[in-house]
Amino acid sequence: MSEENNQYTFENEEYRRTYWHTCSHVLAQAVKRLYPEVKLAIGPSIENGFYYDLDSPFPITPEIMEKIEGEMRKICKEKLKLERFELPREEAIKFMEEKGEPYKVELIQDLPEDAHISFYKQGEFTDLCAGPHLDSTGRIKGNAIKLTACNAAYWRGDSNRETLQRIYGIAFPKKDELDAYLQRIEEAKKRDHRKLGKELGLFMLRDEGPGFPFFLPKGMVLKNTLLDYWRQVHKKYGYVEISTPIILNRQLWERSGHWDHYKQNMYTTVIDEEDYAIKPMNCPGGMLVYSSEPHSYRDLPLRVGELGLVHRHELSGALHGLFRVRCFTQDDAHVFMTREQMKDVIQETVHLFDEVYSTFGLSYTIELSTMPEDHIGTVEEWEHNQEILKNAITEMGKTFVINEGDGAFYGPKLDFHLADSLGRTWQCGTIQLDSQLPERFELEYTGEDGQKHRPVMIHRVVLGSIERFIGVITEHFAGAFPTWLSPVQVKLLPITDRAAAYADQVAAALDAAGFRVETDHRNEKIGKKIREAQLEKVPYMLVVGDKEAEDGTVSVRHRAEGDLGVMSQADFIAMLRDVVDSKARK
RNA sequence: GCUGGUGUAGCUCAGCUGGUAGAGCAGCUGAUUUGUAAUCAGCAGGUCGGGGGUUCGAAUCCGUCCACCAGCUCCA
Repeated sequence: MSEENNQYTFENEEYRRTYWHTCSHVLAQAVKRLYPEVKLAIGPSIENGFYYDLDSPFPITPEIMEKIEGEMRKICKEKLKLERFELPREEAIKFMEEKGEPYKVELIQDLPEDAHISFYKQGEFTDLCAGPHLDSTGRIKGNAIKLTACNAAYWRGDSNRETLQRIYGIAFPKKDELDAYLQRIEEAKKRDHRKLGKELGLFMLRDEGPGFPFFLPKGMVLKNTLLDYWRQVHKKYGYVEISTPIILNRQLWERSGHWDHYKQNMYTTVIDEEDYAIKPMNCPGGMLVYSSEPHSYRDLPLRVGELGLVHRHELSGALHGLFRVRCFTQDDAHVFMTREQMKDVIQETVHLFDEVYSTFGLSYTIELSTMPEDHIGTVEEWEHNQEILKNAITEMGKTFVINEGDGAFYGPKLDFHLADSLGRTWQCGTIQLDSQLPERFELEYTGEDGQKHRPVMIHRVVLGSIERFIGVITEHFAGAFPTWLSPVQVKLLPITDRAAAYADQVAAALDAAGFRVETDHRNEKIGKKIREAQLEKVPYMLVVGDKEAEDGTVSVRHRAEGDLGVMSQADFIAMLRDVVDSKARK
């Protein structure tokens, strides 16, 4: 959720949570009044609203949601007191069994021995709940409640268990806040990269290849510009670049552990009766490059980058525009180092991340993902590496949250999440600490002592996937990319045919100066040409007519700043060069 | 993969309870030569996601497959 989306007038964070929690109980009460056969599961307050999971024998349609919403308003008007009471375990179970609520019974059974099992009663409705709650349903403003969606969710988040229906809602202390909120959601949808990608001609997705994006000419300019920038930054940080094959044999993937731990996500093929796999990650190829020649401690840390095209078989339901695809380019790099260098290398990498993200004005949140059940390597090694990651960023004054058990199978990682237009966050950068692959590939370097030693390594991506990153910045800039990134930087708009030749001449001069230019030679009025250039979000429009042709000038219009007046070609080029070279966010 | 929803011209969408498709924009042609967010007119565009079924007759009803959307699960 971006900052401007977070200005609720709730007295404080705790009150907001309590308010939404009570809303979810009013929701449950409304459902039970209308449809007593529905079984209730759980109803928490979440980051941006509340929901209730329930097991309904029929689908919850929009019409049913409206009815429920109406019933909720009634309950608020009734000003029912919420009364808390506790029951001993056996009685609590019996109570819920009598009410015919199997999910509640299961919840109670799983509560720890010493738990206080509390209930809240409001009118005829009683629900298992730890609280806290508002004291009366009358505290909730009935006409500022909106049920926003109904989706499926697994009971207790387990895909092997029952699918429940989850009704989402949002509520505010005032009606106009609800309206403002819904308005903001509508605005945010206009920034959706899938919509903008189509409108701006950046990329497309086709039924012939679900999850495999096509980049169109304008999107390709954007992608290449981004990669140029990436190469420039990495050169500065001492990286070299390699490229490894997309298809490699099964043996290699068995050695790296991917065949055992990641096979269900890999595309495989048979060549000359031998099994091969299309790479889902770049690391094994990188290992082969490292081990192809001897290394000295003097070479470390060795920073090797690769813009690697990887393919992963993702579940069809997980695909999402450019955010979640089955084929993407990782801006990968492996840094090989000694154990003593680990902390410095991690900090250097975080600095690189900060430099890149701040260029785009993006802010991030960090997650530290720890050892998963399915892992290679010892617990001690994992814990040690987790500590190193933790210390490195804590020392830099960064905050993070722990994502228990979500590490890669070969090591713990720091994940950098960026937000989309609706506030959903997507992992982009990651720094993964790995001492397992160097072991499996028997990587070595010769130390100061003349002996062979085993290096450790990090796997890291900054942009993450170029595709996802393009999606994120498309939404971040609402399609109005900064000039240095814009597929078209300047558009020449001749007023009449008489100025056509002059427009071509200016365009040629700009092109020669290294800028991306288009000229609108259509027989249309200037108002229309401007309108369309604005909609294409071209940063600079140059209006040229008889006057400009005569004086050798251009009339400059910026997409956000409007008419900037007439200036000489040289002045315009100098200004443009300054904007582009400084990577200004305009 | 799971649950629900959606799928009509290049794009955005109309098409009520079944009677063989409609608008705006884009495109093409012509007129217009225009000064900071839409000049006018004409023409052309679709086996209504695919393949089945019900029916005298299906864009419309029913099952199935595919894709997309929301969320769950999973992940860069």
